[in-house]
Amino acid sequence: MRGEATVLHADLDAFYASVEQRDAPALRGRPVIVGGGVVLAASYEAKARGVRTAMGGWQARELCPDAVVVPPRMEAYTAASRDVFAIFRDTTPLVEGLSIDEAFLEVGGLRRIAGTPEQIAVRLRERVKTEVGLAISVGVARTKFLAKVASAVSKPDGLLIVEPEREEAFLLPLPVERLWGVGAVTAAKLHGLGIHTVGELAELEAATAERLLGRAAGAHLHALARLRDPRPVDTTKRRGSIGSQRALGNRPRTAEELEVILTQIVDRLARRLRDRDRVCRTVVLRLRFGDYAKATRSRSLRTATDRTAILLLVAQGLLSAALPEISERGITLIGISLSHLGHVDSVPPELPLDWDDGSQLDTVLDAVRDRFGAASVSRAAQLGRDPGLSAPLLPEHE
DNA sequence: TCTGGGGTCCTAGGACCC
DNA sequence: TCTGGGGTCCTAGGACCC
Repeated sequence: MRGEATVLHADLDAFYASVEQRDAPALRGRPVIVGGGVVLAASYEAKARGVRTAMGGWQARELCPDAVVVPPRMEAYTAASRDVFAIFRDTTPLVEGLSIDEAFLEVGGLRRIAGTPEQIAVRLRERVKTEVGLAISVGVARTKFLAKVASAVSKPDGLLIVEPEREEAFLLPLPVERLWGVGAVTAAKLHGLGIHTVGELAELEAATAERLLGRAAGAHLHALARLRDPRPVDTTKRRGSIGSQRALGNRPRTAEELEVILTQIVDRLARRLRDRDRVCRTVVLRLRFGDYAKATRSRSLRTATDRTAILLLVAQGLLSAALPEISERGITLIGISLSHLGHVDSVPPELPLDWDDGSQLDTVLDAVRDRFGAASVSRAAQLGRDPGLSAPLLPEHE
């Protein structure tokens, strides 16, 4: 006995582009591209012409010269997402959000009050269509993985139920690229062994897959290919990191320019932290050099914090240490991730978040000096204390 | 393919501790 | 002075997802 198909994976179709077509009737039926330099989302009319997410805007226009290109409106997408998630949570309390436009819903146990999973899925799709005005595809299966594959196969505007006894017939003939976790690199490795379908991967020994793809990834993908996915719908998941980054083009940048950009990024992230009552313990500086090679530099604090000034000092210290390499190699992107997030209440009260007396600032400066040398500290300290720059950096008492 | 912006998870080496 | 195994944390990098 395998159990029943009670997991829904609900996934909005061409989300950003669909919101644009919903809000501007003139765009309906026409190829729409969201984004400028790069394609953030493409409507199905644009996809039919070969336009893909993450494609350069220049190439996309070549493929589809009559496309309407619109700048992204993140607020509109966030609002639409909120509306759709409200319907999810009205459908079942067991909702696990995966991203702005998709979620898992566990609907087992709702049979008496809400009907079969299929009936629930049909009603969910109707509600999203009539109440939010967007098409959403839904896959229904026994496991999260199969539900996700089912929704992808059903697109656009589809509903696909994989009954437990049909799982092999559904999954095994699919190309390995359909497995959640197989990208270009892994697919190439598998193709090298003559493995092109999920069924062929399932025929390998688990140990062979682990040797080829790494212990965790190999075991995981092999289990998925053999229809094993014990992960339950998890409603308690919380973000482990938040980040923000900016692409810079290819022209040279001065240290001062980079510091201003970094300050804006950190200020924005620290506000997001405080808005969510969260603190972070690790600051990661994200760089992409002139040749587009990527690198990260990180620093962990002893105590988690949500203070802009502290986070900025650490970020500036990381940047200072990286400046020689940046001036040598050039820079095309700079960003910050804040990770090891916790709840603000998890910070012990005897370790104050504020630095009214300056002592914590000095502690941070000491740590930055230890790590990055005196020059980085003077620059960071100056920036942290400069009244002209520090309006958002002063200790905040919300 | 002249390359966004937001994330997750895993690996691996070194430091440090018992 | 040399030698262990095991665990955790930190840092850096990489694959992958939407």
